[in-house]
Amino acid sequence: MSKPSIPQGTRDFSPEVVRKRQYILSTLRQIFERYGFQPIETPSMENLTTLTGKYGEEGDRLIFKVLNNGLHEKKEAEKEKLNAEWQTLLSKPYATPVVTERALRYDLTIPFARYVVMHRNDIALPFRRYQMQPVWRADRPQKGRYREFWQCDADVVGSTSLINEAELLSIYNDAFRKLQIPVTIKVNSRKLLQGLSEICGHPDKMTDITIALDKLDKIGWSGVTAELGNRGIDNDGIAKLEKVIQVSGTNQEQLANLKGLMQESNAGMAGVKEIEDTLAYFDSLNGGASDNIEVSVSLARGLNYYTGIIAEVICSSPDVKMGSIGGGGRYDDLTGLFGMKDISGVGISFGIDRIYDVMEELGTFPEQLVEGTKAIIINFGGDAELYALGMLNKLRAAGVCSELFPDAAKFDKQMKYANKRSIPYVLIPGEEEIKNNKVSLKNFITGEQQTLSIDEAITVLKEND
RNA sequence: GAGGUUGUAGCUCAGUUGGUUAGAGCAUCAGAUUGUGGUUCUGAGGGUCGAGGGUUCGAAACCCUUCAAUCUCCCCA
Repeated sequence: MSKPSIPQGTRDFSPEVVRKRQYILSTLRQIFERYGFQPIETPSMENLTTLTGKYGEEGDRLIFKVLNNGLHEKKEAEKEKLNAEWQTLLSKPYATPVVTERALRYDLTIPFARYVVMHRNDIALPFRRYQMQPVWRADRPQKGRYREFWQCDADVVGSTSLINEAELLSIYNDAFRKLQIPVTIKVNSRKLLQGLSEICGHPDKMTDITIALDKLDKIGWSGVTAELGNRGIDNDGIAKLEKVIQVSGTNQEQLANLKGLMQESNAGMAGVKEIEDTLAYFDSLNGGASDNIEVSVSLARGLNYYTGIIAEVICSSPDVKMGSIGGGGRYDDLTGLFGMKDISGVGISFGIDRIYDVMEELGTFPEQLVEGTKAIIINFGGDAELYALGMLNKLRAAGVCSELFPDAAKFDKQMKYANKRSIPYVLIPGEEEIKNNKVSLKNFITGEQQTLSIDEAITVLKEND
């Protein structure tokens, strides 16, 4: 018998962990609801054609394909065809519907766009939705990266107003304050990046430039210079980029400088204005500026459907080394991919697995989360068992989380069980107690024990909530 | 796709230049203790040393192959 195992990059969640994860989810849910967002859920699987071509070439390779079933029923004559399809599949892992026509969802944004298009007659635009479900990526797992992980997204479609951007940034701000994670929210605009590629003389190389710039924090300016050279940017262009990247200071100062540098680019100027307006809305919405928010020209974001404001959240505590724990942006025509034109959307995503890791590291989970069962009743078997069940009924009706040890096991064993489960109270209905219609209540933390009526015991249990 | 590290009991790991019957702690079970847990003491069970091959009188250790886990780069959350 081989040892049991689970697939690479997946995890089991034990009770304590699930409680903490649910704390994160319920915190986010509360905030989403407070901002007027509505929940939706979509299937784990989408049609492969819904997903392919949406995440770039690299992204397509990382989509988990679902094998068509019924393959074993194929006739001998069809095997050759199947083999040929497999060859195609291996070299170009999509658009081969004979072998695979479904795939696990890669993120929540594309399924959402698909949802909007399919339900366009039912929903009232602008539509604000949130969604918290697992997604799958066929990536090589490493620290903080899994093949199955959860995303929490909030998006608004059907409105181009930058108020939406400001609201979403405000959600980030509220959420991480509530979760007690110190963060920096970096903000940039794809239009500014477009402007950047224009003023350095390579308007067609925006993607190359942004990929290189995105690494600034990691490899420094000299590294970025080399990368830009490799990607075909000449020295003249690099010098111009350097000027822009060197822009620093407060958000206001950066924006003022960028305005000067972007004079020659309409896109660049639009980008600056976009950021400026978003921050102004944010300040009004929050009764003042937040020093969490930081304009960052080098912020790029990998997904290629973003067209306007982009944002990324990183934990600002120096003790925590972790990539981004959230990100998002404006995508002007995502639903256009599915034939519904001119619907603009903007959204943010929370990486709750990483948020969990960060909170664990910072120790910011509330203490009381570890509590579960409040009281356990010792089982003496026979008539005592029936007495205990009646008591259990009363406890639960009174709202006390309680359980009865199901077997009349040795007293010692039952006590050890209660101890291991960290159950704070033990109820002991023995012969003497039953005779007097009472029960002994033992506080497992202090070791104190008293004999009470059942109602009195319930009162004590309720008092110490 | 490229590179590194590690595979020994349920878990965490020792195991000397290759040498008798592969060990410890934790966990589990039983007992000390038939209605009082955590601490303690005693005892027990638990192993294809990841797998396959090679070198050797002799391999957990050395060599080759393979599988798995894990980390870094790429990319991403």
